[in-house]
Amino acid sequence: MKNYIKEFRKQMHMTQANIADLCGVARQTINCVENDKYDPTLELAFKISRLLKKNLEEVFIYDSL
Amino acid sequence: MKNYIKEFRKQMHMTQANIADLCGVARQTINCVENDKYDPTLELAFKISRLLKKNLEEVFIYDSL
DNA sequence: TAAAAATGTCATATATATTGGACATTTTTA
DNA sequence: TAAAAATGTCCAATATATATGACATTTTTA
Repeated sequence: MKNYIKEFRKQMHMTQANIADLCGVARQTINCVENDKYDPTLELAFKISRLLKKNLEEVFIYDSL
Repeated sequence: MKNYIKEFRKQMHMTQANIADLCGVARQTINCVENDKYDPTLELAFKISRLLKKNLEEVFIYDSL
């Protein structure tokens, strides 16, 4: 699983803390998701994607196999 | 959060147990996700969607607000 | 219409996502 | 070029997704 959170986040001039606040989670959570430390909840993945004004599958890339 | 797992699953003549086996999770897990008992992991949501040959956002509908 | 398969559900246990606090390092800003 | 902000990381605690086993009910099939 790959993601483009950092890239899209910077395009929007947002910080990890901004995203975290707006998603209602801790800053560490966004940091860990961004750096593939763990697999987020589907709802959190949707929240992040919406904040970045992207479709979920543009932000998170699932490589089957 | 709404999902169309049951509908797409029946279209493919698959059972909850089939999906579970192919996803590598327990049958109860698929049952709970299908019935909105809890929020699946992003990776599991992707696996289910791929098995149903659909995009994730066709299977899981996130209603913001 | 009885048997078999599929589903819903419950209880307990485990794995892991998420939290909160704290601090070091890196990046940005004044 | 120093101060401030942002990021990465660690630890311990908590919340919740997932597992396992078992059984009742519903749906499908022979």
